[in-house]
Amino acid sequence: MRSQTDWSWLNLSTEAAARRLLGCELQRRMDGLVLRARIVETEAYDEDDEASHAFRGRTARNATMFGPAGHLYVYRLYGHHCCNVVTGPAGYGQGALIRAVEPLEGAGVMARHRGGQNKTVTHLTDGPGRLCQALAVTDHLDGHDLAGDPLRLVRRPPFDPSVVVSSRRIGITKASQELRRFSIRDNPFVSRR
DNA sequence: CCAGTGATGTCCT
DNA sequence: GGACATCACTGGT
Repeated sequence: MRSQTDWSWLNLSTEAAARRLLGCELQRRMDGLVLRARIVETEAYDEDDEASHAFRGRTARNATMFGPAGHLYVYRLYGHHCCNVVTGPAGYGQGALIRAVEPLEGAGVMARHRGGQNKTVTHLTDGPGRLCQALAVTDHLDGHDLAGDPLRLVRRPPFDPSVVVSSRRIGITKASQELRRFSIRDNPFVSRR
């Protein structure tokens, strides 16, 4: 079955797609409620990039990256989950790691997902593992078409290019000088690093 | 700063 | 199948 959403707006170069996702919204529906968050930090990865999971070709883990745009690639790292929005043409491994989001609705529930009741949560959604925790994204959503429930990606107007900063990616050793991280200037939910 | 973390990939029997 | 290294991270010092 084809996606009911037209994902052609994500059919861009890896960098352009990672930039375009800034400002777009993730809507998580669960337990009869909705969590909404705006993407404020991404990183570009593709199969020609030494730092990318896709660099050494398709495997069981990264297969989603080689599929069609608009699907979610979820993987585990150090016991945490991280997620990418798959971009570009199917057949070419490409995606944007979501590094930080800004809560729009349901921040209380996100905090509960993150830390439980009594604990004060300081870093709610800044960091790829943290936002997956906040939005209850686990590997059961790997390969999910973001057209619909339980997790939807909603296109939003782009930020003004003047507020988008590109910088070096975080936590990688290979190709670490590449400016493939994109974030919103002075946004408090962007990770401090 | 660094320990914990657990799946995955690679190379070897 | 098994041993070992690697790793797009987090949280508490």
